[in-house]
Amino acid sequence: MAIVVQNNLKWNLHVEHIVKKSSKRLYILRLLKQPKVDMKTLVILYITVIRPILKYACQVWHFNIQNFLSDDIEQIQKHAKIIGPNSTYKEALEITGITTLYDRRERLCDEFFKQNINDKMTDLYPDSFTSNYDLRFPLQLREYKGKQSDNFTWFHKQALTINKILGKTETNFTAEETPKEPGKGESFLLSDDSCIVFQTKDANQTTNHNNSGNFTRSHIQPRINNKIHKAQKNKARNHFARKPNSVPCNTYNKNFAHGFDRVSSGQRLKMMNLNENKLREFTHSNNHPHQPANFRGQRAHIPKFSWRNAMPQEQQPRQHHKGTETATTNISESDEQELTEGSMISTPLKDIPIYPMTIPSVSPILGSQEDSERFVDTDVSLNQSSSIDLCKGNTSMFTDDEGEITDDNSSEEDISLHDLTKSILEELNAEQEDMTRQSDSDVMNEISDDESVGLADDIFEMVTEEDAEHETDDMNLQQQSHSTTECTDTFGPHCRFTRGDEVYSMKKEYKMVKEKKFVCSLDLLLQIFQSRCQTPGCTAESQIQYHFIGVTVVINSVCSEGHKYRFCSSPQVNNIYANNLQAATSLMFSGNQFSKIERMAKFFNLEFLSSSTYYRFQRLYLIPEINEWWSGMRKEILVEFADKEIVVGGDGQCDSPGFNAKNLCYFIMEESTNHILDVEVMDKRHVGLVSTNMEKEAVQRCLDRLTKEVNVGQLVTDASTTVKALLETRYDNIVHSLDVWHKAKSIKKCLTKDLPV
DNA sequence: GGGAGCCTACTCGGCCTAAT
DNA sequence: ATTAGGCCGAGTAGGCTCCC
Repeated sequence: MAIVVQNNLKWNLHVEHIVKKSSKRLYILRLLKQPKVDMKTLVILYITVIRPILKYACQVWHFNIQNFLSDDIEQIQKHAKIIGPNSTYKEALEITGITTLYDRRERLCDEFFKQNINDKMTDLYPDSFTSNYDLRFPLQLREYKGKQSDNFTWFHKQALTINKILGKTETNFTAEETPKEPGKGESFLLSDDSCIVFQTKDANQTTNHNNSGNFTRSHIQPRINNKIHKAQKNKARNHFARKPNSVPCNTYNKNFAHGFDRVSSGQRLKMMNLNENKLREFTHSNNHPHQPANFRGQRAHIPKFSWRNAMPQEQQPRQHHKGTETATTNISESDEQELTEGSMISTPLKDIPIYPMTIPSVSPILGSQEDSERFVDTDVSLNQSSSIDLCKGNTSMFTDDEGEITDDNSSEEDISLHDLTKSILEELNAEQEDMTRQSDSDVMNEISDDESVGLADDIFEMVTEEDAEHETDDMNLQQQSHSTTECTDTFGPHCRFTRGDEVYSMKKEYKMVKEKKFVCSLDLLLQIFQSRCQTPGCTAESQIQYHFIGVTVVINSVCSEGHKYRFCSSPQVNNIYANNLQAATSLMFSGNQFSKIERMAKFFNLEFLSSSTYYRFQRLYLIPEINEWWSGMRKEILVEFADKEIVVGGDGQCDSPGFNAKNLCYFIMEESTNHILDVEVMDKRHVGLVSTNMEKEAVQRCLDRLTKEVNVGQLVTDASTTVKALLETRYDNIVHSLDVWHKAKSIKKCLTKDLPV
């Protein structure tokens, strides 16, 4: 008897071993069948001689073998044929009273577990936990459905938790209840220095992946975890900075110029005369609460040095692994106790991201104070103003706090967009007049002549003095009459009131985008800074250090005279390197996959964005921006058909190679102008994993939206029976027609195959 | 069934800077 | 000088589909 353990922790060899061994012993049974030994004896022999081999130490390997290995083992028992060659396996089991080997292993494992569950050694086992993620159906949004008062209580306590970690004794949170709007739910603002803004969800609002931007508990928990992590990090840092035996902070700053954090962990320990063991002893004494793994409920482990662990134990907040916490759970007394003790709940219920169509108060690319002030005048930030005020230091709508501030008042946003573009156009017109009068204006002087021509060409053609007047008049007319116009397609079919004009007015931003970029060898660049100091008049050699941040390189040089110089290969806006953002934007808009471009960069030895950063940019900036653009353009398009009865065509496309039908993009197109009026992106998980229902659901969503805004008289689709049924039952006032192309295609197919139509 | 490939979401620590 | 917090990359876990 032995167990064969492989270095990859698979059990193929062990199973192979026991199958081989038991097969040999099956030969004994075969010999005993010939002299007609009775069945009872054969069964006893099998149970005592052969079966023990097949189940030996199964508690170790049973749950880790694959099905085909399990089948191989079962095959031995099948081949035993104890009751005769003509009986089936099932009959043999019933007659002999033997269970399948699989069932027996299950039972043995179960018994083993029950025997050991109360064993003294239980303390040595890792803590059990239940994942709070719905891993199989992550797109099913699970809300926190507590009462409004419960929501408030929960949010408030979370805020208090952070307050406590921050060391604030006074509970200076203020809860403000915003005015109730019908159908909008209630919003609670809990604010203090940590700037937490929560919105509760309307109890009557149906669960939908793309409805309002209200937050559920699952949205907020990761942010709170992050907040707490930051608070703990700072707490630990400040503690060590004040530690009596440690080197004073002045020394750190003197030695390392930029402060405490720039010193590596090893250096810090060395300077503090601490070693890692002492530190662990300090941070994890016997009385210390059990150290959790991390917020995601992973297994506990011996922690390496980190600032979190370096916190003194009396200041460490208790952290708990909670069991399964369904979204419908109200706050229990235990929750309340934990929360008031300054702990956190590790319950980031996984759900789908919500990308509300919001209008940022400031361009996420260029969020300068100057632009911010100008936009406030245009009433863009109507609904976000209060929230933005609470986000101290962030002028951009989309911060790394994951765009928590949202608003579902789409109608007001659309109006805001319209007002915004109008005001920008007016400003643009005035500026254009100035430009034609003063060709050497200050702004354009910042850009070279060639660049300025190229800049204007991409938005709309550079105008002469005569054309400028003509163009200006045209624009004014267009604003009133909404007639079609001839302009470039750079920004879509309707470029009159789009962000293209806004971009044009933002020359700094546009300059960043249009600036030439090129590939440069690092060594050649470093030579420039290494050979001589960048300070005028100083010719001393410099010591340089550099590091990459995405596609950006930062070079710090210090010459022997002490002159410091910092070079950054990318402009910075709102603490974001513009080139990094533009690289992510270009990648996404080119329709490529990140991994492909990353691979190209790897082959080229080209510094590139990390996947985390790319997807963060995508989530925080790019997708909201696309939503904004589409929202604005769609509104402009629909205005043209406001008073008409229109005929629209609809069809869907499965968005994946091989037509796996996981995703469906459904388009609604106006028949006379070929303008896309609506788009719906469906995921199979939105319709209970039944992909055939996606088209029907998409049509329903599109029509629900469209019929509120325009008069849809006729819908042309392919011959989908589900869509046909939908139109008959739900939209009986809309004529449903079948697409001729689809019909012709099917007829042709039938004819070529010589089949009846 | 398992691996490859792509994507999403999160934690954590280093780097850096704005605010006080 | 101190404090607090954002940005970023590295790492981790997992979902989903296709292909072999």
